[in-house]
Amino acid sequence: MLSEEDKFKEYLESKNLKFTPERQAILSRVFANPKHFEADELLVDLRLNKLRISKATIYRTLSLLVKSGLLREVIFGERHAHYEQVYGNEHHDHLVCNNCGKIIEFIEYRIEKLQDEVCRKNKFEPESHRLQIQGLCEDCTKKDDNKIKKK
Amino acid sequence: MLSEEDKFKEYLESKNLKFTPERQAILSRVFANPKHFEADELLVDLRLNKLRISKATIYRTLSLLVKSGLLREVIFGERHAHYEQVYGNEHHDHLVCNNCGKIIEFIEYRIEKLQDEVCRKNKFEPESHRLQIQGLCEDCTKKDDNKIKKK
DNA sequence: ATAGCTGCAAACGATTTGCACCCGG
DNA sequence: CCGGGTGCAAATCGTTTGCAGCTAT
Repeated sequence: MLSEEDKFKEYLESKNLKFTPERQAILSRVFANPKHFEADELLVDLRLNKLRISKATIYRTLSLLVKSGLLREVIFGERHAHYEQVYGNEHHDHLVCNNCGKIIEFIEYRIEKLQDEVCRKNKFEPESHRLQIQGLCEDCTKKDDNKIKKK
Repeated sequence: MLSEEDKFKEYLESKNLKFTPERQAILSRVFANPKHFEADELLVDLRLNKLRISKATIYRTLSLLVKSGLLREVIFGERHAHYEQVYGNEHHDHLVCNNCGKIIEFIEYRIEKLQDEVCRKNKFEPESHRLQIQGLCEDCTKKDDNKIKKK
């Protein structure tokens, strides 16, 4: 399998776009540790690593990373996007704790299979899907009588 | 089963809130025809029915309708919310066409059951979930060679 | 009477864009 | 060399809020 960088270069070339130092820096920080993140967190992470890149460029590059298939947007229901790596990772879905915000990933092939079946029945050609279950994680179920704190 | 209006009144009373003409008007238009809509469309629909209600009030009321369990937010991945009725409707999920925007609803109990199983395995207490599959609907698959038009 | 409402306009917050200058291929 | 890239600041756009004057209960 190609490295993330090669995969990205491949995409950029195919679109006649350039592999700039800014894009290189963003790519490397995004793949430095595998975790969900949002645009602002990436900005902070870059700053911590002495990389001053403008917000505009961050947004423009994230969009390219999504188009190239290296990232995907996840966890909506807030008014800003979250991202996670896709390249080289198995597809998974999310349990999102409404109290502490914890995110548990899970893989369930039988659900995927049923989704395919639904698509077939509706003659629908799937490209991607997104399943998330909101609720309370184990820890938060225990302190259930606490008020739900809004982040 | 209570009417939507009674259900809403019940909720408002329980929270010491008032059933105003504006809230009544919004409620009735929202339940006038069962379809997905967004805040702006509701505003237009109200205007067409000679009901001048400010955007602020619309947003405030939609939020109450969601809290009262009469509506839910669906179809994210855009930067604005869509709503649909829940009260009296069976839970369902969505196929969203990336080309024409058409939305097909489906109900698949086996998926719901597997979700419960996933939650049990993770000791997670589910409150709600959201599943959507993006892709191309039957019609758009046929004219597949057309460029994807961005709305 | 008095919480709670409403409309208006200003504030917000994430994201996008216009622009003048810069640089990778 | 030149088409695409970058930072900056201003612009968008859906949504939220402060405020002053209303109104349901």
